[in-house]
Amino acid sequence: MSDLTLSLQRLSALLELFVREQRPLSSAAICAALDAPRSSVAALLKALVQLGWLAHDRRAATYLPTAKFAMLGAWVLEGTLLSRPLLAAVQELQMATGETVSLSMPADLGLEVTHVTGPDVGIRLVISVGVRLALWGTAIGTAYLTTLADPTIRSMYRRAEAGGEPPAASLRSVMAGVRRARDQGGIAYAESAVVPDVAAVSSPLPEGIAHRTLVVSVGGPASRVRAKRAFIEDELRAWLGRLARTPAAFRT
Amino acid sequence: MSDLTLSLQRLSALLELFVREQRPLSSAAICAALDAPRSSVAALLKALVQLGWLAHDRRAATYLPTAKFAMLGAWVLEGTLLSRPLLAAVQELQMATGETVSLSMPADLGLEVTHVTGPDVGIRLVISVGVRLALWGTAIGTAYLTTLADPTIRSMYRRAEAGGEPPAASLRSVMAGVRRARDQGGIAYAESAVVPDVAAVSSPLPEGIAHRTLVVSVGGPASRVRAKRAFIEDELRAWLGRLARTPAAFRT
DNA sequence: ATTAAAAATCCAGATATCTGGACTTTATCA
DNA sequence: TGATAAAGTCCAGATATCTGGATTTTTAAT
Repeated sequence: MSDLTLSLQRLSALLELFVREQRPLSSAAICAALDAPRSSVAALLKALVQLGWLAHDRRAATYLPTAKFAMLGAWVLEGTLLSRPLLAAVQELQMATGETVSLSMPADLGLEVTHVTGPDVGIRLVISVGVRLALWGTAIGTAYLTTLADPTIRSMYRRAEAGGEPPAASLRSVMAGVRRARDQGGIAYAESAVVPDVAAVSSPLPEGIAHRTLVVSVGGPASRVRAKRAFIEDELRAWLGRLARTPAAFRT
Repeated sequence: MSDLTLSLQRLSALLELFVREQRPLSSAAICAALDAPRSSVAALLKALVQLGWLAHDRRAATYLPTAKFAMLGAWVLEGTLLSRPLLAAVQELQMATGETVSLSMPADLGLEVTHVTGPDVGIRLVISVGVRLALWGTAIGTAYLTTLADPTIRSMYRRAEAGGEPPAASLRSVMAGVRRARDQGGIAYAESAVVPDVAAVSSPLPEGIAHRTLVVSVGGPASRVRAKRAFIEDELRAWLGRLARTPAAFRT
């Protein structure tokens, strides 16, 4: 199950170390943090400097990831995978509902949060870009599953069972949720499925907007979202209607 | 000279391929682009999916970098290495001068552009974050060198000579430029050193603002910048004075 | 200029990765 | 549902990487 090569594991650990520290680090500090031999770490650092992923400061003897490295991933987060008009539309939905709105894309057996916007002040759902959410029993997952054929859903569920992380909901209840959401035109609702006391209203976006299916989700404190659930669903439906009318305008 | 391990070279080539394509790619397309055997590419892709750097779409049989991967570098570009107040101050300098303003950090034997802001419309200098500029003979490089001791500069010049890329300016003229800039309090001026018909006024920032020396540069079309050089230098001096008065306010 | 401490380099044995080719699985079409 | 083409998996030999320890280089303080 683990095909992770040694150098990749170390590279990943190194980059995550920098994410945590967010400052230049000495080779000694890196050795300690990665628990790896000096000479191996030195070779890795040298290679990364040659690639231009790390900048080496000889005087302070420290390393720091470069902007060049950052640019390797930056395009994923804005403007290219997700168009400006789409992000603006998400912002509008956020204003209209007063709750946190997120966009997610399928990633293996889950959904990855790709964009988030929410109220600037007050009690609200906070969730970071990059977080992976489960497909099973969540509003967002159910909304995504409505876009798939039932046999596909079943085979994905089997793979999820086999792959270590056991689904939090039974296949029976998942399929029931999907059927319910399909009756609502794809809109799914769930409470406390991702985290306690959070409720969300989710739906897949019309096809043809991005390279992969996108799922929009309006989430917040369970009591508040529950109270205005019908309102949120109406706003979401109207919003989806606008996207469906001119999908080209929101396409990447 | 080349310590680049095979997997790192391939990983780098893969990520740069995605930067160019900015869309999901099939394993076959990746094999072709990297000119690598199927089984090797398959192993690399599998490992990257396990790491969570790539998302695999089984139905389309395509791969795409994830937001999680993007987040590994995102912190480099905003808010953490460079504080919000500092970025706001750069924006002010941009407005005051009407030219493109950039921040750069030392990276090995060069300076890497870390932040850029310029006029929204009209003729102006365009330069991308992540680009590396030479130290020798450029305004930005000269400004940086003023912060170093002369023997250090000389040894860096020797290393630059040895390391493949021969400096575009003689050590003699570099040192003369540094001396001139030191007389101006660190402010350096150069024309057509980086690219033809571009002139720039640069200066190191006061110490203690970031983990590494930062260099600010005001650049634009040579004729225009030459005409208002004194004005730009005055604005820059005033701006630097504000930073020097309350460096803590701009610190990361 | 000299010295001391730290970091970077070098090397060859030990070990893990990479490759080519045959096989298995998967998704989609009729 | 069954056929088919593509993608993914597996394996063992060939090859490259990783490691520990000694050496050299570099930096900064005396």
